[in-house]
Amino acid sequence: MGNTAWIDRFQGLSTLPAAVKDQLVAESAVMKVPAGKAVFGPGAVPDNLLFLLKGRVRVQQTSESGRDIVLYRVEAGESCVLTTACLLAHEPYSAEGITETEVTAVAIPRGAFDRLMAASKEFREFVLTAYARRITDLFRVIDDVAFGRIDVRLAGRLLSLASDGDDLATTHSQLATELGTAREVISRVLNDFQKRGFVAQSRGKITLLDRASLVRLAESA
Amino acid sequence: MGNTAWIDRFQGLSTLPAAVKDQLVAESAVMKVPAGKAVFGPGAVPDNLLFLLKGRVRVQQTSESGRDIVLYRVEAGESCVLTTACLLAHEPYSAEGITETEVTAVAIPRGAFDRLMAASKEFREFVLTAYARRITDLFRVIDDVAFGRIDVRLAGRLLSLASDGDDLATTHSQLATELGTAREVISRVLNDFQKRGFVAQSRGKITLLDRASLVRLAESA
DNA sequence: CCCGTTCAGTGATATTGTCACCCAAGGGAA
DNA sequence: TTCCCTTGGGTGACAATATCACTGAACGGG
Repeated sequence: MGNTAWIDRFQGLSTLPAAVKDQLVAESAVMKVPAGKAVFGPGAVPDNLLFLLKGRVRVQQTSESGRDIVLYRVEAGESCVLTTACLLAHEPYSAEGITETEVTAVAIPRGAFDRLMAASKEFREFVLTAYARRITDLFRVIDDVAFGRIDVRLAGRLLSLASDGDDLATTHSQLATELGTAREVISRVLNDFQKRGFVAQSRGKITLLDRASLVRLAESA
Repeated sequence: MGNTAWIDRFQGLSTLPAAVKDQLVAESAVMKVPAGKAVFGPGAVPDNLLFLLKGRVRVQQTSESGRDIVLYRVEAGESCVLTTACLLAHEPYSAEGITETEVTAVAIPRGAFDRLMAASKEFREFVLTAYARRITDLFRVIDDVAFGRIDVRLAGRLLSLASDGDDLATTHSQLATELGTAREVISRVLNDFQKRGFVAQSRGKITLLDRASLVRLAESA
């Protein structure tokens, strides 16, 4: 069973009544998943709601043509609520979730989820708030893809992917998936960034040299 | 107060226990909105959950640059659940809902919504299912915008907008908003469609001449 | 060291978006 | 009616992205 204090690490859950917390802890199970595994997706429907204690999950969609785009990320302290809805609704869920790091998560089963929804106003608010955040994420993706310039978008991604340190180990293909574009496009824009002195590149690695310029570019939305 | 039977017109609500139905009816108010009005949006946050009895609401987003894209439509028998979440979460909600026809809706206030969520498993399922549908809608939009060809997308829109009859009264600009593209692009594609005999055009009006070809094009995703 | 795989570069071409205009159709006011 | 004035739509030139068809370089395992 393990940790009984994990609940308080979720913003919005700490105010749950003690009885509800106990119930939640009793019915949930802590699990570990290695990096690079699909935690859900077409053909791998979980029937648990996952709370991420540690690690990060990337949620992306694959189009019919085989190309991918990253929709959002679930970080530690967040919950992967969208799966819940699609799960309950038995909708064909075209997105998949992939662990980017080793992930520690608490799984609460469907029944417990429903009971919590019934019992606790705070839990309902937690869930709906989590939804709202995801949905605004999706709105942002739509806006970016429909109206954004790729150089601006790429600058933004580089900055957020390299939040710790100036190096990031990633390939042009992976960055193309981030933005839902083609590898060649990324290559060209990165070469442009390099010429302008914003970044340095080597195989599978990008180093940010001039964050300020990238920030300026990223904010010229 | 009016109709007490509206609940049964919502798939998923008809199985609600009688007591819950009564409560719902008692706390809700039927309202009418003329066509072309914004029912929610930045600066116009409702604190009701709306159930559409009649009419249609178009939900669209306006980018910083002023361009629009249609996200989805809420039809009679559906509920505009996404607003709820954003409403509860006090998230800045960048989308707006506009009535496309005269709309008759039932508004249930926030407090009643929350009580229903607590009281009824069926209601919870209704809400979460509605969410799931919207979210898959949004996923589809992202996929289309990121990877779809505009001629294909336009063919699809023409077909779905002209579901009753072969004429549709719309402008090139409106169609551009539908797909999140520019008016000139729509003009060119429509002229191409016209040359190929798929449609006929006059000012503010498009007539579908060859649905079969449009369907074929729309399905060559 | 060879070989297969992954990563990245590039030119040519197609598609889509942007800009700067144009003109025509319709509607209201005098 | 005539004059505007607004709205809808056409178009050419050009910019930004996407696609295709390659190329070779870098790395890893046998």
